Amino acid sequence: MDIACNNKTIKLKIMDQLLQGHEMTTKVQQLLSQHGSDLGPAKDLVEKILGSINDTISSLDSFEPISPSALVTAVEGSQNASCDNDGKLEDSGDSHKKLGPKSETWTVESTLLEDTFSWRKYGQKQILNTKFPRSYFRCTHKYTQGCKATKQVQKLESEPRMFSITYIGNHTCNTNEVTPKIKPCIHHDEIITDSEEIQSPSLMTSMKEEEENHHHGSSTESDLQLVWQEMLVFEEEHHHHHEAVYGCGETSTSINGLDSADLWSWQQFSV
DNA sequence: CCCATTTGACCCGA
DNA sequence: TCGGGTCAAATGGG
Repeated sequence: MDIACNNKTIKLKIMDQLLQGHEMTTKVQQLLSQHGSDLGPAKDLVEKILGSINDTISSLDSFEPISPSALVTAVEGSQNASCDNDGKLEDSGDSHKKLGPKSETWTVESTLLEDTFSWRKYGQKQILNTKFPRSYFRCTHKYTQGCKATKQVQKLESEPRMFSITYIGNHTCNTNEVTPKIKPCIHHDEIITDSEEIQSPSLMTSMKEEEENHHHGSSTESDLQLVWQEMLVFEEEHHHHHEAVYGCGETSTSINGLDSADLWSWQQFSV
């Protein structure tokens, strides 16, 4: 409504676009790796592009005068970050020289649990000296398409409304053709009563319930604090420049559309 | 009935 | 041996 909200919206848009750029660049990187002829320089360039995007994400994150909704703490490679500075722009160039075929790893702290991929939970562990359990997700298409991407989600002790989401490996699946690239704005700062119809994605569901398990009757504030909003702006944005990019041919390998159905069930809101 | 989640067991590296 | 990560049978929901 006001400038603050507008800024937040703009930032989320930029962040979303950066993430899309990251995904697309990752796909290019994978394509290049498949045709390993004389594309060495191109691969190197792609890696630099990825590093640049990651740096930009970090910089954008540090530029947060208002309410933080998503911040990137560590980027790729060995999780070196989250130590000295939190994403200033000290080296905005080639700090990411050799990524190689190693699985990329980066961590995001966010109140948002969704991303553009469909995940399937395969485990949950109580980690030593931590309050909240860690959940393990793999790509839904791990076995159908051999996608190696996984992610780990853990609620932050310092800020229980936030989740530490660690992405490990890049997606090699073709879900992008099925799932539109829209990032919903899910905040835990807003309260929705139980009577409210929450079409929550599977991730949210699982994380939600584990929150409840850790309440132990301690009457803290109510959880289930999520709201889906202000994604109409994104919808329009993604309409024109995403159809061009992702609306192209898909390898019809058993993309049954069910996997993405839960993740994108909120889409009806934005149309 | 199919698919995702749950959850204890199992595996493996430090 | 311990702890983090993964497996897989049981369970539940659509």
